[in-house]
Amino acid sequence: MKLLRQIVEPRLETLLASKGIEHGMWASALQPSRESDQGDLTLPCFAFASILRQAPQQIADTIANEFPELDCLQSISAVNGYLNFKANPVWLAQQILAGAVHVGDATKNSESASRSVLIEHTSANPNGPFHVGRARNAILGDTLVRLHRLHGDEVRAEYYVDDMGKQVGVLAWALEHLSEEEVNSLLSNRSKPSERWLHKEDHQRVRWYQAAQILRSDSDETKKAEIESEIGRLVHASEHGDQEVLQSFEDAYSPVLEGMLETLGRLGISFSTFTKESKFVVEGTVSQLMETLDNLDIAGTADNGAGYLDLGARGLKGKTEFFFRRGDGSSLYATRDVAYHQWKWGQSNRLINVLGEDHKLQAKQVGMTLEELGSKRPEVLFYSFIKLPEGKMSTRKGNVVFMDDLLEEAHAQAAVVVKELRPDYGDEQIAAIAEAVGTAAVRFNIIKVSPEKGFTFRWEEALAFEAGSAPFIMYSHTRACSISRRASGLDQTPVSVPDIGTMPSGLVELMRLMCCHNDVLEHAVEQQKTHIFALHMLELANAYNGFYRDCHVLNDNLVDGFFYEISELGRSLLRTGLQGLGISPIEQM
RNA sequence: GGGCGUGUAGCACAGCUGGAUAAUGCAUCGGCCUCCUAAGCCGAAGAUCGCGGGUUCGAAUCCUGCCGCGCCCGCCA
Repeated sequence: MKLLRQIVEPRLETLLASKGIEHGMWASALQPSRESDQGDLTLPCFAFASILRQAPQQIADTIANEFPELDCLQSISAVNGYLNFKANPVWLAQQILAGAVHVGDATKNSESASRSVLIEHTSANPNGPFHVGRARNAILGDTLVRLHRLHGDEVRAEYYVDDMGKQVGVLAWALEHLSEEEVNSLLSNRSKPSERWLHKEDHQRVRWYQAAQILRSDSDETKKAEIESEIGRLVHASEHGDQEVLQSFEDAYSPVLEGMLETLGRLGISFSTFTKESKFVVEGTVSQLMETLDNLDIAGTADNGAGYLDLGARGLKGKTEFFFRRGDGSSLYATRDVAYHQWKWGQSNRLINVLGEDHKLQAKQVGMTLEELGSKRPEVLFYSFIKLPEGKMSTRKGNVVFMDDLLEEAHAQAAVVVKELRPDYGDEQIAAIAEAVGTAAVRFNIIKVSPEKGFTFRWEEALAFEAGSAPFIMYSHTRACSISRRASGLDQTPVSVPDIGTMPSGLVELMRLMCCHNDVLEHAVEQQKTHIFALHMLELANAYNGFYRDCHVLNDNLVDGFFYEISELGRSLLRTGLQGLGISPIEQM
């Protein structure tokens, strides 16, 4: 709790300095209490024992006794060698009424000024519909974007379009060479595409891609060689900036990308800018880069003329050669990525990438190369892949859960629940609530776990609507909205902070969490840990429910002024927090 | 084989810049709708923190050796 810390820390510094203990040795030890009934801030005194030659408990006792009395503190206690500072609920209430908890712009609560951030996420190959495996990137990335914005940062959300690789090459080749009949016959033993998505090009064109992949692996050798050489010619041409080929690629993938973006839009995910990979080839920055790399002292050349950097000389373990140029002189994906990052550093002074764990080595190589060139490394948020209970997902093999299907299913299941719980709602209202709840449940299911953890997608978990899920938070918000609606126009008692003895636990707990709200947001944004904020939102909702239980805002058509203020702040924090998680803060459900 | 990550109640998951009785949800068992929406609230039970060593006043957290799982180790993207 920063609010409290700002007051307590300087006093503590003076007091401890008089005993010969410097600020530096305990500043990081002063932290939020683990048990909330013990206090709000805790200082372990064990480390002082050897300096003062006293038992930790004795030291804690002494400090507790000598610490000045402050309005902000309800109590200072010394337990088992820990010094616990407990905030005075009356003071918390006064802080809240005075507007100390800023909603929607935590930077007002922090010394760090507003910064500009460029967050690149998703950047999926536009070769087929979005599936759940890819979704972790998009949901994680978009949540990061939203939380940074909530924090007050200026954020640019960027999608790097892979418009010249083999994947797009295969798609373009297939669209040109395969008829619908051929595709259907090649895919005849696979499950038919859903009728529902006939209008979406991503679902249509992926079949050409899959059919081509079958031909590439199952044809006879002559046919295989013929296909490979044709695709190779296209890819090669694209890598040399051939405008005609690049245009044919774009014609092939654009409708797919559009379909993918439509799906993402349903999840509330959108981008500020799209940057095409080919840009750096066409503009010549990649070839300039390769020349520069050639002149580095760790550069080497293979027998066939291929260029590489010996990153082992800079401490990279395992495979030490990082190839940036093929024998034929063309660039590689990673080379273009280096050029892309150099360009990105010209766009923003903080770069964050969201990448799958399979990109770890590549990201390291790119990062080291950037440093070799005098640039900085971007910050990277890695995540583990989402698996199905049956195994890994793959667009090529076709064993995927499409995001479109998941969202339909989420909507349908949510609709069943709404209908059951609110039989008086009309169809339109049910549909609107089901859409918000369904998409929220899907997002939250992914956001609430830490990204490096392996994740197995299970329907029953994604669509759980109980405590610990997005609808739990949404529900608390609707309670606050309901109170807000009912209170408007009614008479109100004067807003005054109640006596400390009359404050129920539900009220105190909520006020405490409110006063930590922006601390948590700042922490989440600085550490790129979206799940910390997601879990905090669950706690906030839980605390609001406790307040709702203990404190009645409305009593016989008279509004309690103070409770109303608390409820309204709760409503704002819940609303903006939900938006920060990409969840639609509906007012009724 | 090498590199990176991960292993916490039946299941899922938080805590990991060392600190108090390891937090939370699901499932299980019990209680609460004449009272602002019960998608809620209150309570009970459930954990050799993968296994073995080490460092420390103190280890789920740091070091080390095993074991399981995941990802990577292309002049692919």
